Amino acid sequence: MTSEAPRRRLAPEVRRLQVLDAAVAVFSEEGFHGASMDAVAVRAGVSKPLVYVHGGSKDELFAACLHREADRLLRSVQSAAGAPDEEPPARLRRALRAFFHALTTRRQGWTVLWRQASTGPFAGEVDALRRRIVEQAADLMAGGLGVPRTRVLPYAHTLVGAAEGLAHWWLTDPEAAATTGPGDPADVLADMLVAVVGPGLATIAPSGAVSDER
Amino acid sequence: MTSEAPRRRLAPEVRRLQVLDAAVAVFSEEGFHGASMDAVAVRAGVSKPLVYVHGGSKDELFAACLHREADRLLRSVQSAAGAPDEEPPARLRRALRAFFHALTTRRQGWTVLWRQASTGPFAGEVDALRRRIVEQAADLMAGGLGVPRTRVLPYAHTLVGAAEGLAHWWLTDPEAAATTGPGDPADVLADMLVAVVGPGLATIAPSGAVSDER
DNA sequence: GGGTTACTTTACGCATCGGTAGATAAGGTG
DNA sequence: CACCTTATCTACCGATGCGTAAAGTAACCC
Repeated sequence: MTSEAPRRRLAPEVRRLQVLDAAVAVFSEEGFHGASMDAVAVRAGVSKPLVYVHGGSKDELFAACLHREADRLLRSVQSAAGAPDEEPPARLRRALRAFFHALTTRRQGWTVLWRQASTGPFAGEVDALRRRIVEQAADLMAGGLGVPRTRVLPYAHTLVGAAEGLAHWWLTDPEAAATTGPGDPADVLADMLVAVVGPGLATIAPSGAVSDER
Repeated sequence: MTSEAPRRRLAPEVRRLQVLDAAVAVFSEEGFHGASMDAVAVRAGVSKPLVYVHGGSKDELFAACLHREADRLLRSVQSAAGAPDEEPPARLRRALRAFFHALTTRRQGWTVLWRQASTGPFAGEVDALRRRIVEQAADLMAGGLGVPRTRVLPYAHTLVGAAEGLAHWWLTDPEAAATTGPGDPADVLADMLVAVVGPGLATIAPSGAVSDER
C-alpha cells in the first residue's frame, strides 16, 4: 500500500497544477456531472477545501481544464502546421499528424474536451474551441485551393468531423491498434485521413461549383 | 393566464406518447443531467407522478427516448439504402440523403442521440447505436469495393464522423442555410459529402495489401 | 525556538432533484 | 343518481453534492 502522505507544504502554483491535473483525470473519467469535488480532492491527494482554494468553484475548475487542454491542442496543431509560405498539402498533413499525436498522448484532455462537455453550460465554450480548430483547417484549405474561406467552411467542418470519427475509432476499438500496425499511430491515422479526403478536396474548384459527377 | 387545464383523462397509450415526446424535447435542450423530471412533466402538461407512471424512472425514460429515436433513424437510413443488388455508389448516396434528411426533420431526436448522451451510464448504448450506423456504412463500402469489412471499418468511422461534422455545421451555423442555397438541404449536404470522400474512397481498394489473406 | 501559513479535519447549511404516498376527481356503468 | 374504477394531482420525503466555516496541526524559514 502507498505510504501515508506526509503532508508536504507546496507552493501555490504547484498545488494548483496538481489540482488541475486531478480534475482533468476525474472529469475525463466521470464527466462533468458525474465527477464530484470530493473525488477531485482524493485524486489530487488533498482535502476538499484546498480544491476550492486553488481551483475555485466546480464550474471554474472545469472551465480551467477546458481552456488548458484546448490551448495545448491548438498550439501543437498550429505550430505543426508551420509557416504559411510552405506547401499547403504538406502543412495539412503535418497538422493532422499533430492532431492525432495530441490525442494519443493526452487522451484525458481530449476526452474532457470532446466527449464530456458537449452539454450543459459549457456547450458554448466547447463549440467555440471546435470552431477555432475548424477555422484553422479552413485557412489551410483556403490557402491551398485559392478559394474564399466561406466556401471551404463546410468542408473544413467535414474534415474535422472525419478526424474526430477516426480518432474515436482508434481510441475505443480494441482491434484498432492491430489494424494500424507498427509505427507511430498518429502517422498512420493522418495518412488514412489524407487518403480519404485528399483527392476529394483537390477537386473543389476555385471558381465554380463542386465537381459532382456520378 | 392561460386557462387552467381541466384535468382530462386520456388513454394510457396517448399519455405515454405525450410524455415521451416531451422527454425528447427536454432532454435535447437540457441534456440528461440538466433535464429534471419536473421539467418533463411541465412540458408534457401533466404532473410529475404521471411521468413516472408512463415513463418509469429517469433512466428508463431516457433509454426509451434513445431507442425510439435510434430505431427511427436506423430504419429510415436502412430503407433508403435499398436492396443489396443495386449499385453501391447510388446506395451510399441515398443512405446519406436519408441520414441528413432525418437530422433536419427530427432535430431533437438527433440532438438527444448525438450530443447529450456521450457521458454517464448511457455512453455504452449511444456508442452501440453509433456502431450500428458505422457497420451499415461499412457494409455499403465493403460491397462497393470488394474488400473485407475489417479493412474498411476505419474508413466507415471516418465517413460517419464526416457526416456528423457536416451536420453539426448545418444545424448550428446561422450562415449555413445561405450557403447551401435553395432546394432540399439534405440533397445538398449529401452531395457535398460525396464530393469530399467519394474520390478518396474509390482509391482505397488497390493500395492495400488485401490479396494476402485467403 | 518562534512565527507564518499552507493544510487538514470535521461539521454543517442549503439547494436541487429523483421518487413516492395519499387525496381527488373524471368518466363510464347500472 | 349512485358508485366504482383509475387516471391524475398536491404535498412531501430523503439523498446527494456543492460550497463554506471554524479550529486545530505541522511544515518551512529565520
